[in-house]
Amino acid sequence: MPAKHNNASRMHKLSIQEKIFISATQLSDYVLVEKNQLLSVWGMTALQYNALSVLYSEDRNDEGLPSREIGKRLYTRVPDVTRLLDRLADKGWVTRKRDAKNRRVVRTQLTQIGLELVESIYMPLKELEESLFDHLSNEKKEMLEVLLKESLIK
Amino acid sequence: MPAKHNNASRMHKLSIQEKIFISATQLSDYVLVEKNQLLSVWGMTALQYNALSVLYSEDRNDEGLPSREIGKRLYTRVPDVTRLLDRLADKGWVTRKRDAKNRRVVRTQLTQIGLELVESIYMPLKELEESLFDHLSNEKKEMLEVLLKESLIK
DNA sequence: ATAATTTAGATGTTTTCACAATAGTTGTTA
DNA sequence: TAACAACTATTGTGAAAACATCTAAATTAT
Repeated sequence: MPAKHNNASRMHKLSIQEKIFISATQLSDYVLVEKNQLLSVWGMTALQYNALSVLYSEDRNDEGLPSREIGKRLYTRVPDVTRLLDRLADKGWVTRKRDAKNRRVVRTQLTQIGLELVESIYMPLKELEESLFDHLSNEKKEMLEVLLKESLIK
Repeated sequence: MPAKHNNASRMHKLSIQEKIFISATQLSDYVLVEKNQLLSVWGMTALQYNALSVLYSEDRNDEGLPSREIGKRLYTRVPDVTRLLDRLADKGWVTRKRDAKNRRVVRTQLTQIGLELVESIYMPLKELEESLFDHLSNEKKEMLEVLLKESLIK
């Protein structure tokens, strides 16, 4: 009796690692889409807000941060920080100047408008994120955070 | 005595939700960059592989999948599935034809080459992912998976 | 049956990403 | 100190993403 054709063999069983990657990606993408939608009100993307908030919280002395420092602190790998900052400068949210001591370095700092923007966006964004996770208990959120952090340590 | 200037006030404390989002994004981006690097050997991106593997495992009867079905199953929101599939067709990995019953629908299916490609990439990719998570115990991986899944249920 | 609505894709356009090559500056070493 | 290497950022370019608009087909309502 000839075997009936089926392609059950074409179902690749997902490994636990693959499942983690998929879920993390879906979660990240889901939150990202929501964030982008909210931020579009200010004509801004989530990546741009990320860069602005790096300046906000890391540029303690308002002396500006080198592009490379900004790039290192963004959540994702961004291969072209220069033009990311170009766009922020075009919008009037940051200014740039050469570092006098090391003329290879360009330091970027928030303008007053950029700073006010970050401050006014902070709360709505926080509320959005809370709403996206409000079905998880605090305990589970803490646990999830710890495990994610651990998965990132290499 | 005048208060010494500092901008401690400019440190936005991260909420637990924000931390989860950041870590999930970093994890996803990290794995994605590695996957893209591996897949570039076959001239392919992670998103393209994602689409091919959707066809591989979901198109059970080789009758092709509608673009919209493919879009729904991708890990991330892709606003332009048409041109994603265009690129796969250009490479000879998929073919497309109109559905006879519902002529709005276009069904995409793997070519033989596309199918073989998915099969030959499966193992190296699995090994890559295992290596990226091998510092986590199985118990923790399982826990992480469960929590991520739960965070996605809305 | 016809008009309006919904659904599935395709297309046009602008913006952004990703990668490689380049320029300018500083550091190292022979 | 001259040559070379390393570092920081910019620029050029083609590919892809994002968003809006449009076409065609099917469904629903009048």
